[in-house]
Amino acid sequence: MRYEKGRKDASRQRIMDVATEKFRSDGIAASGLAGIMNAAGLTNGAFYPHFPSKAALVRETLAAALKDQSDQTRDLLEAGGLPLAIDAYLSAEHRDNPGTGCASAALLPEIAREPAETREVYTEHVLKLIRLVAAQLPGDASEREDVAFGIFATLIGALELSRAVEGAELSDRILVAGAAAAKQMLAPHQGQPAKDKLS
Amino acid sequence: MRYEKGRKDASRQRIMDVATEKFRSDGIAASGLAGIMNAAGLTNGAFYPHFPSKAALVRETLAAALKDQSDQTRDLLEAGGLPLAIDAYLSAEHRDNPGTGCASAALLPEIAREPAETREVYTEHVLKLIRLVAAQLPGDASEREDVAFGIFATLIGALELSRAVEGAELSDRILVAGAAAAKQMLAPHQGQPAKDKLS
DNA sequence: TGTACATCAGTGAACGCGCGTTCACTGATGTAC
DNA sequence: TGTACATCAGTGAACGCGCGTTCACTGATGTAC
Repeated sequence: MRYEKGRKDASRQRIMDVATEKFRSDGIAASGLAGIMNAAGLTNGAFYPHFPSKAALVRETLAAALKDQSDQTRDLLEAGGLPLAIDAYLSAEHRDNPGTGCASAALLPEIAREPAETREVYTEHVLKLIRLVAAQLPGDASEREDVAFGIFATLIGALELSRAVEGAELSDRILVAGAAAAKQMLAPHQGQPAKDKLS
Repeated sequence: MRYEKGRKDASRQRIMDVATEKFRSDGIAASGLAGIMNAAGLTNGAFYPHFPSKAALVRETLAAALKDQSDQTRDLLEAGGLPLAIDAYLSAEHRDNPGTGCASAALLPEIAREPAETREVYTEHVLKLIRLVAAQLPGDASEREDVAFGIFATLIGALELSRAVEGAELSDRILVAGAAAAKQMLAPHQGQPAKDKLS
């Protein structure tokens, strides 16, 4: 072979790394293959020995980003449970770095427009994340997953809103309001945990 | 003038109507001006007597879609309060028709990548919607708006998730779970309204 | 009332550019003898 | 151990196409006289 062993794997990994970040910061449709390959230190044509199409790259990067998010979430849950995970998700740091953050918050409407094959990959991986969150909740399996969906929806919506609005103050406020709303779902049968505890 | 009076206004309105729908169903970046103009029954070049740029069209359509949403929401709130508005938002009908639905759920990540001018327009209009929701809630003004942000975030996230996942059953379930989560925020100091009412 | 003319919404081709994908080619390597 | 050769990751130009935008032009209308 022309290049040393392991070089192809390394190139492929560089393409993946660049793409997972670029898709999340700029969007899928707005990220061109030429730009991705250039950032990976390669030329246009070198893409196709690695991936059969852009759609395939999208599928693989989506899976990789969600797997990463599951791993990080597992660590956060072990360290401080759902309250910590919620605060980390709705942090200014996460808001200001979409490229390394939640693929769902960065790409959901675009994912919804992708072909079924891509959405299947997304569904499979997002369910793992939901189950990770659900495991922290009380109630039976189905009930817990429903609450986990509610929490995740709130986090995604709040992060997206905080990124879209103009004005740092308002953006910060949305993060705080979103975290409060999400935490309120943690013990739904007992009312609000903080402040006037009993009605 | 070459064409009868009022024709320009009618053409402009047709461009706006087509664009507000197309942006929401296909995304902003993925919607070309040629396609929009063609659907409006005009040719490429006729765009520029109406709008100075695509960015200007995006701004105007965003404002129009959000104004529309405010009007519809006002009607729903008058008819059945927040519970009705929540059910309408997280309905299968809304999920399956993004082109005529919530611009936030269809476009938020894309809006976040738009220039400040566009995000200002978005912010201004989304605040009106938030205040409409906040007016239905208990507490002081700032507290109510925070809860309204929490509710809206939950609705947006749940609708986006329901559109992105593969599988009708799962998608329906997300809508129901999102509605339950949102409704739980309506009377936050009193615990969950339905089922085991007292802890 | 009749005619000449200015107006300007809309036409349609073209601008330069980037898109995803294809393809003939290169050349350092690992392998076979 | 030394040499010939097959391999194939990567190159870089080209494919057809659609993008946002520009522009010379058209021609039915409203207006001015």
